[in-house]
Amino acid sequence: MRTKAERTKQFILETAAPIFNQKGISGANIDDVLAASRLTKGCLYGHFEGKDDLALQVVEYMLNTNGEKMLLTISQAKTAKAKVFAFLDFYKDPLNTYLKGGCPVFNMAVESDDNFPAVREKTAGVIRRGQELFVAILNQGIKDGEFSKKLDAAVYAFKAVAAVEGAVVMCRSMNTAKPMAGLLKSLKAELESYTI
Amino acid sequence: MRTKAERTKQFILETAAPIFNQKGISGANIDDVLAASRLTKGCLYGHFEGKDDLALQVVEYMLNTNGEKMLLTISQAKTAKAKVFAFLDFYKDPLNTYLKGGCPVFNMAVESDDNFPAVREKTAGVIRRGQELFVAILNQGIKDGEFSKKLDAAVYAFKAVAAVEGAVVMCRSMNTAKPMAGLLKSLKAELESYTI
DNA sequence: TAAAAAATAAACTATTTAGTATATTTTTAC
DNA sequence: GTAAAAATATACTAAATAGTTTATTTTTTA
Repeated sequence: MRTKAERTKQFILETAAPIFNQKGISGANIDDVLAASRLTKGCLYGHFEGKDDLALQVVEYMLNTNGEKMLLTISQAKTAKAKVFAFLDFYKDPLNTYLKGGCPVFNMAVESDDNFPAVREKTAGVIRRGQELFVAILNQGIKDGEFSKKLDAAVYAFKAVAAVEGAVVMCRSMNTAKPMAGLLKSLKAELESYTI
Repeated sequence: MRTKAERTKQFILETAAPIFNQKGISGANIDDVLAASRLTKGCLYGHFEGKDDLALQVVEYMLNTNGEKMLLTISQAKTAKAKVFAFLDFYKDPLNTYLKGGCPVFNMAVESDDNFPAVREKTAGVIRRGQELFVAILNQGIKDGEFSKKLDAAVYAFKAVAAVEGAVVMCRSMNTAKPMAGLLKSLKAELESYTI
């Protein structure tokens, strides 16, 4: 069993994640986290050096959790096509994301690009590795005879992620999940057109 | 000629826009704007009620300017296909946007969805009207015999905008414009496949 | 060119948020 | 059961940012 200190630190990260994901790094503040966790300053500052430290660790926690959830989802599918479809469906309900506030990768990408180099680096790494994995899955599908060699893995992977993530933002702003359904159908049909 | 007060207010908005677009509403502060404009507090507070008022007017200014630029770009193209291509090429260099910090529509959409209802409403309106215009252009293209009736205007319009905007975020985070080129090619080819 | 408008300068106040200190209480883990 | 660890309570300080005030100077515009 983990020590009490480890559990409390983890609890703070879990409590802070939706706050940072919704309000952003600049918009979130320590008192929000204290109120939500019902802990005291002394306790929080016993686990983190300050807001910057907390923010970076919250970002790491959010990105790691997102990656794990995504990997789990994809690993449960057997074929390359099924894996891609599983990914596409991950944010099919953009108004009710598993972590309140939308996709943390995109939220952090948008906020960090000009202001938080450390966060930007982490986010960029997640995006890059996600692309590499997506491409690998597609190429495995080609190798396995699921897809035609005409499928440009890099282009489709980038298009799919950009479109789904962009759609999450648009749907959340317009407060409707409707357009997402048509998009997912279209992206799936596009991939289907390469099936052999 | 506009009055001096009008010109100064406009100047403040122009100066504040890149600051708010880069740092976000929560991250931007009055002193940043004063330093960049080299104006004094007395002057700024003579034109705006406070930070909230300034922020909202800066957002309006950014979204209006973006819309005007977009409309101008599209209006210069004659055919529906050319108009769509012109839109797609608008953010072909995501690292060097006309307004520093990326696309203000998406930046504001991401920051506002959970925190700034007034900004969210404005942003959602821009997105919605953009979609309506895009769909109208595509349907005109179908009517004019440019595109097949099989083209689903609403689906393509949403896909194109979501993908391009999502790509802007991903490129900016990864600090490379490369993947955008392949995406634009692919989106253009997808539309071409419906040309008659 | 003179009155009005706009902007400055400088010194404020107010508010919010981050962060510290320490004695005390509670909880944990051996 | 007890010593160590963890968390609380309370009361701070510090820093950053928002906003105000007013007398003065500069600029505009009619």
